[in-house]
Amino acid sequence: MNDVRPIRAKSGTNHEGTSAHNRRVMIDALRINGALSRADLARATRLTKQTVSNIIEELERDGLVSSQEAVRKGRGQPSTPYRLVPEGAFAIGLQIDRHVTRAVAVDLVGNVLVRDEAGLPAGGPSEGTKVILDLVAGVRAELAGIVQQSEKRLVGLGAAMPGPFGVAGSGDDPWMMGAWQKFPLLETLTAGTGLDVGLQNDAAAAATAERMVGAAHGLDHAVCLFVGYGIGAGLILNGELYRGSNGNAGEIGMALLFADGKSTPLEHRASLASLYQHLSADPADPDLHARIDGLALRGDPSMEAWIEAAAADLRWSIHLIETIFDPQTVILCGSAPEGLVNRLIVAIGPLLPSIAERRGRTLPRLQPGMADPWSVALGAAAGPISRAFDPHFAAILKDSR
Amino acid sequence: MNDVRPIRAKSGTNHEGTSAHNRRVMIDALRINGALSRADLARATRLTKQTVSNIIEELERDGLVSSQEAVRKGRGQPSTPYRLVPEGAFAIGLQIDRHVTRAVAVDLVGNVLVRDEAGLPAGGPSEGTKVILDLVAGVRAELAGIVQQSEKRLVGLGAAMPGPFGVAGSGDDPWMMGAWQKFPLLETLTAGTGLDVGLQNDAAAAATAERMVGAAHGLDHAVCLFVGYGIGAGLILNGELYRGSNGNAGEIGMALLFADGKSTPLEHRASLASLYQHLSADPADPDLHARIDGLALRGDPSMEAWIEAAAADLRWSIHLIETIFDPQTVILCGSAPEGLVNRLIVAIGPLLPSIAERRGRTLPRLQPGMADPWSVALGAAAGPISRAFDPHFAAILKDSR
DNA sequence: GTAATAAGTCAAGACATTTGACTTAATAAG
DNA sequence: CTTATTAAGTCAAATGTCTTGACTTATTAC
Repeated sequence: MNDVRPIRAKSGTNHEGTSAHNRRVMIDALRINGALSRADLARATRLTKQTVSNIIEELERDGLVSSQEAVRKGRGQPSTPYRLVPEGAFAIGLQIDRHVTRAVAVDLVGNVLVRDEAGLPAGGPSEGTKVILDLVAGVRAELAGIVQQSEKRLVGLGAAMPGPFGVAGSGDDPWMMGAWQKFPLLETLTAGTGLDVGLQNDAAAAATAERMVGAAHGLDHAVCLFVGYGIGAGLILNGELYRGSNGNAGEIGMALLFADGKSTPLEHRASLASLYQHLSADPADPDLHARIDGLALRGDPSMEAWIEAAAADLRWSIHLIETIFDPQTVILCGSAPEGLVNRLIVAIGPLLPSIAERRGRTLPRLQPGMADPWSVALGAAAGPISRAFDPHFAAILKDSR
Repeated sequence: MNDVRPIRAKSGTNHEGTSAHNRRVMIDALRINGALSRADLARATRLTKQTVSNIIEELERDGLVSSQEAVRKGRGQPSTPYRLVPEGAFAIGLQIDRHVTRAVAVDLVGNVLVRDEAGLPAGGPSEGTKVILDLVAGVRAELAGIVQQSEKRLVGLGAAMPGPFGVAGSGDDPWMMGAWQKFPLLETLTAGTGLDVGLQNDAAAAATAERMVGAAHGLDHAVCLFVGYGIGAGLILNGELYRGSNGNAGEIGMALLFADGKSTPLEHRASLASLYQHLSADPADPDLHARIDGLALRGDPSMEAWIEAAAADLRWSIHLIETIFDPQTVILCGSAPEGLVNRLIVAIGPLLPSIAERRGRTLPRLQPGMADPWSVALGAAAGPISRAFDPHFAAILKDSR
């Protein structure tokens, strides 16, 4: 009688879902391949020339694509290539880290147009969100000064911060950002900006950045091993970022390693935090980044000891990632100084044997990714752009929006 | 001029894709929720009553669903629930293991209607495929004897065998099935049966089985830790089996563990193969299964030593799986005897701390799955059924067949 | 100079979902 | 016991998007 158990089902789809998908497929194809003609698009997407023409016309009206000069490539009418218009859409990306927050404005193809950062006060989120909202407002205003009508084309705000999210008893570990985890950040940002807001962890953001403009561009299966203050993995599976059931997939910093009879989280062994501790450095020191870069380049002995130890852990992590995910490639990226990342890559080699050793590999097993303090903010901004324009299952269904 | 670099793009979709998806969504909803009325389906899938009516009518014509007696549940016209018709479709599942091969015939809802097994000769695949094709033919014939028109409703043959597939230099390791890896199995089975043939590793098959009729039923994020002759993980991510870029995702048996200054694959420490070695037992002994079950139940000391060691490795594996995938639950299954699996589950507890410890969990972190020698064959059969009837992204696109 | 080839358009057609009014069948209320 | 209300399900027309096949345009090959 009182059977109110909810019915679980996937959502159906209709014409609008079809059309939305096909639009996304066009945009994706142009992003991956550069400029393409309508005929090229028709062949690649298996849609008819007519359908492609209709959609391209619509995308051009919307300011998302534009035609280039016709190209003669043999017999037949010359083709008119279309390319993505960078100014077709923008997103704001926000990185919230322990001591600093960074915001960027990014366009449809991943150009960073505006960047700004600010120190985060020790007062926690209630103080911090003021700084953050000011920073975002500043970036937004600056973008509006560069591009007219930018507000109309702003698809959202992507935020990235260290995870994991919503885990019991994680409030007090100083390695995490306890107070921030409990704070209603999404709601505050939504209310404070009026934008669609998304949140992901920093490794996921780094992976999103690599997929839009980096080493994972056009790949469907790639894992980004992100070495920052903590360590995490950003998972690109089946062409989409994988989030897990609670948005915490890839948070391998908390993985316990057993050695010498005790267990230690990976994060305490191979992360900038562990390096700072090893060097007795103050994480809040603004010159630290440059200093670390210098130490790495100079081959400082204390630094080298840490690098050897961290490289061993990373080598094993990469082995495990290859074994578990069977990716096309693994990308090592981080907010660490470039000099350090390069030293790490050298120290990590040679890789352990794994199923990644296949006949006919084309991609390297391990590639360097972005080692740029701004890459997380860029990836954060890439989130809303991907949600708005990339093809994915959920975008076809009726309940997405 | 000679620019023949292929254009990479996702495929577009059209009305047929829409309709195919909606049909699959209906079937999925009925599978997860049991019988539902058209009105229920309309609400759950967000399609209109009319659309649902059309699709249900079509599915009924195709013999995939049927109506039950009308139910009065208050004011308003009584509703007519529809349910899946088990006899609506069949698939053959095939497990190829080291010393034995098993085949089953399964219906749309996962009932095993026919099962048969045969020993595999030592002669390798050229000998083995004869046995296998005979076995499949026998099961098919028996199915045809039970259900009329079964051949018309046979959607495919799913094969499962230990992986990994296509890895360089894996041909000679006696822990793997070297000769089989090099053999054109798919082609041989396709030619020998005339059916659509799919291939996956045994852990993936076990996960597929758990999703159709077991602990992962209706879950979108679950990992099955499969302890068989080897060890592997079957990954259900976003409601689909994840295969990786080469179908080897989850092949954690080859993951190297470092202890006592040397590295060992997980498979050599926690798998039936390692147990057989520990007990100096002959894997080809047909009574071994029962004997192991007995030893486990009796608390045999030698067995207990192995259990303690294996449980420690499994405990850590589960911790790692939780940390990496953030699943709703982890399912321990295997082709091991049930007594052994139960002992292992007890020995594994308590679990290590991880991000899976959340406020408001409803599912247990670790659940027992099927511990049935036939579960891999069942899962192998579930593969084609899932491909044919479950909603998934690829099924919408034009190039999926 | 003509045929072949390829890009792209036009207009009609096909197909699946949606819309809104309607029918049917039950319970609740007075 | 009658009537109002509620909910399931149907009917027929409308809508939106892709497809089809013929046609136009522009270029190169012979």
